[in-house]
Amino acid sequence: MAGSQWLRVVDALKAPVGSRVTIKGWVRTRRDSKAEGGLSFVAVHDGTCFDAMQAVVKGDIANYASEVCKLTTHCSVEVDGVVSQTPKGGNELQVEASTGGAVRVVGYVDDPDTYPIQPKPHSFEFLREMQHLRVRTNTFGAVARMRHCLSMAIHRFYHERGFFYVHTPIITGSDCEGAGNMFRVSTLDMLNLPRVHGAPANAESRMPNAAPAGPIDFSHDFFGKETHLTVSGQLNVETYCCALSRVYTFGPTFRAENSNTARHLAEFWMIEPEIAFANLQQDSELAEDFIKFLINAALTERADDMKFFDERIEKGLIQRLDHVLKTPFRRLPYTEAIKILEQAIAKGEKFEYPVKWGTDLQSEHERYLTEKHFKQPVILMNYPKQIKAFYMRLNDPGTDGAPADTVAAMDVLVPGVGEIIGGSQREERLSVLDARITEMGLPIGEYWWYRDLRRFGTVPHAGFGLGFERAMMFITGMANVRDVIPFPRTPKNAEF
RNA sequence: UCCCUGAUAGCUCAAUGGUAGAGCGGCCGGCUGUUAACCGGUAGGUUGUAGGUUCGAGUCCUACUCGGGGAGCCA
Repeated sequence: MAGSQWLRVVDALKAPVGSRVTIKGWVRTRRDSKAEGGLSFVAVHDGTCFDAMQAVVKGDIANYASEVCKLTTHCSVEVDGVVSQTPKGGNELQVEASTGGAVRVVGYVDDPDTYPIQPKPHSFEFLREMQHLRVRTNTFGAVARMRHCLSMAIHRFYHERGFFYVHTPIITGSDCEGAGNMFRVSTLDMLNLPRVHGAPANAESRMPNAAPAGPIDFSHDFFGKETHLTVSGQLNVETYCCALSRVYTFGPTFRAENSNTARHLAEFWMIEPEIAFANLQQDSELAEDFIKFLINAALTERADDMKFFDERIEKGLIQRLDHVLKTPFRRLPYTEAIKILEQAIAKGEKFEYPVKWGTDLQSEHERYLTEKHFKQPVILMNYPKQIKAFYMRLNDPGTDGAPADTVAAMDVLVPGVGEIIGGSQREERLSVLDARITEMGLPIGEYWWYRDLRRFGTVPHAGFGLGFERAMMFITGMANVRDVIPFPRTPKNAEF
């Protein structure tokens, strides 16, 4: 209508009473009344905030009976009206002919009796099969806005602290990043693979039922060598750390593990900061500040969505996060954690797996520490070297009274989610690094550029990886990692 | 990958081995400044797939597919 301004719903809900506005979005619900010659309440939602805006449509507009009364959930509309206040105090939109009100239907919903998304609670399992439509629901709209909010907060946190954002490669020629099975990247014809001439037949490299053949000749592949999707940007980002001092990556990573749990994805996003001239203690302080910064951003910038998560997804969520904000994280040597668990067993606590110095803690042990014993986030530090990666810095013998060698590694454990961050101080001494690589039977030649960092102006440095989706779960209370990423990739699932 | 468990209307779920039902949603009508509205009517089904047992299978058995819970691996 003349003089009407198109506002997003988030703005229209705050517009001055009496202003003439247009909103554009999707119908959430429609309720009709025959009073006053026809009256319909149409809730319109455009995703810009949690709430929908109610349009009160009078029966005197031209297309009232022919179109407005046929609107069903998720029809798209443009609505012109005058902002007024509901009896309860919020804004709504009065749509009547006398003030030039109008409803224009942009798109109807075909076959509304089988349209799967209804204005009622759906199971997340069902919505997972409707990934292209589920974002239209309250929950997934809130999750999407929260993902954006936290993504921006991540960049802001590091930018404000002088970190540089580094784009590490998605395709990697290094098959020894050391964090799990990798997806192969190849342009070779899988039905006609090039073979190394004259090489003896090798059972492992032979296709089932294929004629005997030599190993695959990857020199014919796109990059002239074997390549994979990255499992971590860490080794690459360390190179930039050793020149720019403070850097971070934030990008997708890939694990070809057959993991079927509520906490694992084949494609997920990870934040990996790396700081030069820093030790494990400083690394853990960065991790704690980082998590608290994200919680604060969520609570202050998306109060509407957080209120919803608190009421409908996890009761007491906001209180839990407030507690995390106010409480210093508990730092604890691995060796100390083992003692606490042994004492717990002595007092009658039952675990499925044994507790023994030198073995990795099981989920149940981590849960006991963070949920029952300390009831707060816990940072475990200085793990036995035999259960950790080659690049972690070897501690001095006897650190924390440990019975054997430890490395400067840390895991941040949070109640509900478990391990959310894994990090370490990196081994900056070439001779010690080489000894570790050799000891673990890794191909030292592959690490030539990583070792160069220790040959040319080496510095102590440290970093960690935060699984973005795990942070999302921790902050929204959503229980399944598949529901905090738009299009989850898991074993046997890549439909969308 | 292992253990447990499940798959019935668009959705959430019932149905002793014996004629497949309800609520919500859709459609039609009534009522109502409503907001998970309410009342009446109505349409809607190859019971996940493939076999088997049985006079008879949604129900029992086998395999497979997919979902959920737990575990391992990890972020």
